[in-house]
Amino acid sequence: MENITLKKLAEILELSVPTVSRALNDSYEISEETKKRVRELAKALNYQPNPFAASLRKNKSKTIGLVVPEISNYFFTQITTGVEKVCNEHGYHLIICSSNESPEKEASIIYNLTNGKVDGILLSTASEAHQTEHISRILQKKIPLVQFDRVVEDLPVSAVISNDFESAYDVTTKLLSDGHTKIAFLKYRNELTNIEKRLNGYLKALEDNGLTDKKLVVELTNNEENNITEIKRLIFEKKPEVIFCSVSLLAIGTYDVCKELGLTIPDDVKVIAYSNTPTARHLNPPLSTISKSAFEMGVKATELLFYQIKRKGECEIEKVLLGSKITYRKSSG
Amino acid sequence: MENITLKKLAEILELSVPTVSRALNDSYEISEETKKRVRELAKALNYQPNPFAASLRKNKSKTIGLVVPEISNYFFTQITTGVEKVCNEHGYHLIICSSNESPEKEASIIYNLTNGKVDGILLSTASEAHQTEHISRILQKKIPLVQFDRVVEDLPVSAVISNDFESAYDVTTKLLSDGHTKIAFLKYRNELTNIEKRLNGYLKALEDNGLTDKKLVVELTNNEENNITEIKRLIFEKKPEVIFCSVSLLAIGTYDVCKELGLTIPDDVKVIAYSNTPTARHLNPPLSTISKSAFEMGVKATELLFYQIKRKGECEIEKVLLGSKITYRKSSG
DNA sequence: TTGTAAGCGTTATCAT
DNA sequence: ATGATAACGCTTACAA
Repeated sequence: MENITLKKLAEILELSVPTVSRALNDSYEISEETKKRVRELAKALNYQPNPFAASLRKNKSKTIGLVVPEISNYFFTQITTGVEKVCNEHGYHLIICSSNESPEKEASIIYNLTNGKVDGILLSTASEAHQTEHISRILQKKIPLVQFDRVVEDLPVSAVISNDFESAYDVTTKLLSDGHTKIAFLKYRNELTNIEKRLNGYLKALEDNGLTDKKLVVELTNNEENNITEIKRLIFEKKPEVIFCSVSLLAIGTYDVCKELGLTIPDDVKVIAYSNTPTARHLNPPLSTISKSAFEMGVKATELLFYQIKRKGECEIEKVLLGSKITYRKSSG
Repeated sequence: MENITLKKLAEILELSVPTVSRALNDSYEISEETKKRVRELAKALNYQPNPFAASLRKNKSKTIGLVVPEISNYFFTQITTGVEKVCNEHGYHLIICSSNESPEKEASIIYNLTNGKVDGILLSTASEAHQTEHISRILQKKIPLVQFDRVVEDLPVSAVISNDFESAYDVTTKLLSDGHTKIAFLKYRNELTNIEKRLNGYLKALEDNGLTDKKLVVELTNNEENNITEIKRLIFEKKPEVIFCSVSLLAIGTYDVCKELGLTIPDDVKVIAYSNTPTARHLNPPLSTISKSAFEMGVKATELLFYQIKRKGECEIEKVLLGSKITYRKSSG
């Protein structure tokens, strides 16, 4: 049994192919009677339209492309869930691509997605500093694009980001008002603008409290061993009261170091971190976190994208700033 | 500037469309000279083939579909990473779909994927008991299929699963040989065959040690509150020496209960669990785990799938059994 | 309300 | 080595 096509249906029903097509697309020009016959046969024979033929003809794919830096990262999977939900609601399909934090892979994915396969792109960039050529390419091809979370700034592109500056400012201010003045900030990779903003929020809070000289910033990377060494050095040399981690990975490192050195959190040192991991509350002690609503971010970004798709790009650029949730748990005292 | 097509290239180069097509596909019939000219222009004009036209004509999409029950589950994201890697190596694209543990959604996804959009399907089923009609549909349409991790058994389909019976048997035997006889098994949802196998491994180990009467099985669900109640009841009424959790969620529940009751793990009760979460070693105390190599499972399943795709289905069915890694940490004493 | 013809951008077949 | 023609399955414009 070969594939059922419109032609087959048309032959059986003794109708023309366009009539069958229109009937299945519920066109107003077709009589109810015919529609009924067509639909029944289509159902009986399990007809499925060939998506390639339709896309080729209509020059639309009913698919959107989601590009994330990492697929096994809880934050991004939460985003994906939100994106998926909205796509489903619009009857769109989703192609998920991971750049694995590689700008080259990211560029090649984008190159690949700009061949017409998708009607729109959602992008969160790889962390390494990188070119924006591939992004220009999307714009040039007039493919709707929305950036989220990790964005290249100053581009004429809609974006959804979180209030990193504000949340870091708020946390730092709170810690200062609690009487802690020796707050160390663990910075992670400097290419990400949102981590830069967190750092700036921290610095601004110190400045606003006349404590700029208390600035204590440690630059860390994804080299775990090296991080451990640096965190130890920080603790020995500076004896910070609080360690403020710009990403959750560094909180784990800090916990490991404290355990090794026999330090108790929060008695000997307090810890607070940017983190979206659900296990934060199960750590020992439960970790205070600043988390973003990833699901909401996915939803919002996708909605912006569909807005563009529906308007065929004839709409203004929107930059959405989402709030963060600060959860104080035992680790920060 | 409109889209570059073969026709455009052909016009500029004063060649026919098929010649340009063949040149770009590196056909042996085309002179090096021509190939060079074509390739250069294509590159200069940034030509990208229209994938829909090619797929329509070739009746192949160079895409495979991955269906997972949950996208924000570390285990499945690890699998996805493995799948992605192999797909990339073969120059294939990947569409990731999540059934969100819903058999209906799963069926609709499969229905949707069987319209020719993908050249092969990788499937891990939703946990609820469900029909297999949609799976038959895949087979009927002769679309290559490989099941992984959560499989519908007794189907003529290649599959990659893990040795759940054996690992549960081994762990239980080890616990018994350590002198613990009161081992409680926390079962999670009974529709999943792999959890059934874990249970059976546990039971068989008891039986082989003549301890069938020591059987202590608690049925739990995804209702966290209820689970907490049941775990408390278990501890009060049966005072188990070890709690063996069939999934990691139940380990978290057990930890919560112990904390609430002021019980110390592993002194008051030991815990071991099936879990792939990377935070297991950061829990308090570090959790003993039985983990599967998810990445490897993804790779293996995808390789089986490509084997089928290349052979156009003319190949025998393979069932692959992967080993598990048992890591004893502090929680089990 | 239905049918005819043309076209979307490729690739396959058959000529030359 | 290259070209002419048809075909993949669908939708749209126009005709009837």
